[in-house]
Amino acid sequence: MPAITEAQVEAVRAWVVAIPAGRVSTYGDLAAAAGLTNPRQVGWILRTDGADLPWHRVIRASGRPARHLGAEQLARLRAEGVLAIAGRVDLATYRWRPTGQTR
DNA sequence: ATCATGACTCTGT
DNA sequence: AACAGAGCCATGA
Repeated sequence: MPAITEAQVEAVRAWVVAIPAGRVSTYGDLAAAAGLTNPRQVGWILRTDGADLPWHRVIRASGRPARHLGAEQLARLRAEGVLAIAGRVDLATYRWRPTGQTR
């Protein structure tokens, strides 16, 4: 069986979808919310099965977008009302934390 | 089984 | 603040 089950993938997808517009979340938070132990698994899931998700609301713990996404993600966030200062999002303001609403 | 790569994060320098 | 190293887990060759 695969190391990452569909249940885990669905959990991550559900959390990403649950992020409100104008807010962002980090890989680490999503990993914890979905029951994953490693943020890299979240990255893998988004790369593999996240094409149809609002992945632009998922950023790194540094407040910076994922490496290959770069400015495009910041532009998308800015269009939703997330102001990026010097290429980084103010996590203290925009970070959204899973509150257990979907389970 | 081993090695390299990757949408990450932490800690130390 | 910037850079490097290590830890972490999954995948593909």
